[in-house]
Amino acid sequence: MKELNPLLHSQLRLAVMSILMNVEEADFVYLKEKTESTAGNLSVQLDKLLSAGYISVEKGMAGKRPRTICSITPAGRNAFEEYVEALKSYLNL
Amino acid sequence: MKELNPLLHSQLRLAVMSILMNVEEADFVYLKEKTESTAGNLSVQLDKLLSAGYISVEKGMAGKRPRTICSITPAGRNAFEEYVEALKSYLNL
DNA sequence: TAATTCAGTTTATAATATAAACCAAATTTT
DNA sequence: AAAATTTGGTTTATATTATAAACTGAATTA
Repeated sequence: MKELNPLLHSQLRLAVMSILMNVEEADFVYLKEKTESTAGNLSVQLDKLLSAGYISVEKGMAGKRPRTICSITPAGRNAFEEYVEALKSYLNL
Repeated sequence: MKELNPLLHSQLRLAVMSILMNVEEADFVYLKEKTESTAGNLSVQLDKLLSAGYISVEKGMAGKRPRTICSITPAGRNAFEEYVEALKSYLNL
């Protein structure tokens, strides 16, 4: 049986990647709302995806407030697609 | 976003359930080989699936050696199918 | 100016997965 | 016929992971 990339096999990280697969970019607040996660958890998981090179993170300012914008990288896209293929073999799809 | 049943969202438990979805029954040794897991890990995860009521486990003898036979329960089948539906919403399938 | 909110990060804790160590019975080796 | 090895597991300890709680610094409101 194929291995399931443990970095992607996590509900929150998978949710983030799933969102980022479908949009150009998404900011911290949006991801937090969509995934219904706490800020702390999201922050940690984004760091892991960043360290893996699966997403890129731009920390800037929107007016006077901080704004963190995330987007998926080609490596992330690739990993996600491989993960989906591997999962299919478990799900009978 | 839908919740992913944490009992099924684990590589080894999912692998076991995936196998049991497709066969009448499977014994410990077979599951261990197919999933390439250690006996200890498999034993622990089978216990969890048993406690959840997702599988049934019959401990008997095959000739002179112990033999543990597992099969999926209706509740397990149900949970697996719901898990697959939930996952689909993450994977764009 | 003191309390509140916003957008996060850091750190501590709880939960989980995994392997190492163990056990009893059967089998093989010397 | 002991002694060592294998088989089919279980129990327990450890490493990893996920999660929330506590914190920070700047902006906003009361």
